[in-house]
Amino acid sequence: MPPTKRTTPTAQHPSLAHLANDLRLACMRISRRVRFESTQVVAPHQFSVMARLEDRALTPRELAEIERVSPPSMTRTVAGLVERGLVTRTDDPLDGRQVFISLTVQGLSLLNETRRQRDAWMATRLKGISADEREVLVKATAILTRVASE
Amino acid sequence: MPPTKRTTPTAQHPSLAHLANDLRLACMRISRRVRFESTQVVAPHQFSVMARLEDRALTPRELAEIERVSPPSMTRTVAGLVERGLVTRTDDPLDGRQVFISLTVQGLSLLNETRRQRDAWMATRLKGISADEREVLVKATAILTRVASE
DNA sequence: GGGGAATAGTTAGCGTGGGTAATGAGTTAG
DNA sequence: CTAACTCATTACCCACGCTAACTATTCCCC
Repeated sequence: MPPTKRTTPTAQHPSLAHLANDLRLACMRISRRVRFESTQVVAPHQFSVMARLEDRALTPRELAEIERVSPPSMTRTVAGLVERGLVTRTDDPLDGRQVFISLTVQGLSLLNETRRQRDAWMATRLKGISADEREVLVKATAILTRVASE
Repeated sequence: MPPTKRTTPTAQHPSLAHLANDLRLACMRISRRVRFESTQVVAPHQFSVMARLEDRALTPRELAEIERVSPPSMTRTVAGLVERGLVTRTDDPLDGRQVFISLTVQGLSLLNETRRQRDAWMATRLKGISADEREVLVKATAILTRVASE
C-alpha cells in the first residue's frame, strides 16, 4: 500500500484521520484483550446486564432497550441469571404486567470480582510504563472518558 | 497522612489501580460504541478474518489459529465469505491438502469501507477537542498501541 | 516402495444466543 | 365496558461456537 496522504504530515501532528484510526485500533485491541484474557465466569451479555442493574432495579424491557436486544432475548438472558442466583425477579406492585430485575448479593460480588480481574489485567500492563507516560495516560483517560460518553 | 508511603492519590497522580480502571473502561466504551454505531455490513468474525487476509493469503487452519476458533468454525466463516464474493479459495499446488484463502477486490474495498466508517465515527468525536488535548491523545495512542501489543 | 501416522479440510450434530411472530395477562383510553 | 395498547413470555428459526468422525493427502520410516 502506498503511504497515505497527509494534509498535516509531521510526526508530531498526524492528521486527525490518522489519530482517529490509530486511537480507535488501540482502544479496540485493548478492549478485545481484556475481554479475552480475563477469565469469563459469566457470558459477556450477562455481565453487561448485571452491570446495568448495579445502580437500580430495571424491568426486562428497559434492559432490552439499554442492551439493544429484543425483549425475548432479554427474557432468556435474565432467566439464565435468575437460575444462577445472580439476579432476582420482583413483581411491580403498581403494574401487574411489569417485573423488576435486581442484583443479588452474589451478583454484586461476582460483578466486583470480574471487574477486579479486568482491572488487574490493565494494571499489569501499565506497570511497565514510565512516570511521564503515566501522566500522559492520566490526561488522556479524562479526554477519552468524555469522548466515549458524548 | 502516613509518613512512609503515599496511599492517597491526588487528582494529578491517581493510583495505578484507578488509572487502570478508568482507562480500561474508556477503551471498552469506545470500542463498544464503535462496534455498535458503525453500520455492520459483515459480521464481526467475518470482518476480522478479512482483515487478516489483507497482507497475504492464509490457509483455513492458520486463520482458525489466529482467530482462536476451531477449524470447522473457520470452514463455515470462510464459506460465507466465499459465497458473498469477498474472498476466494485457491488450491495449494505444492500440498494437495491445503487451500489458500485470499481477499477479492470486493473484499478489500469492503474492508476499507468498513474501516472508513469506523474511523469516521472516531474522527467525529475527536473534532471537538482542543489542540492540547489532541497532542495528549497522539502521545497516548503510541503508548496504548504498545501496551495493547505486549 | 509400502504402510502406518500425521495433517488439512470438511461434514454431522449439538448448544447457545440472537431474531420475529404470536399469545396471555394487565392497563389505559374512549 | 370494550378496544387498543403494553409487558413479558412462549414457540420457532437462524447464525456461530464447539467436538467427533470422515476423506484426502502428505510424511516418515522400515
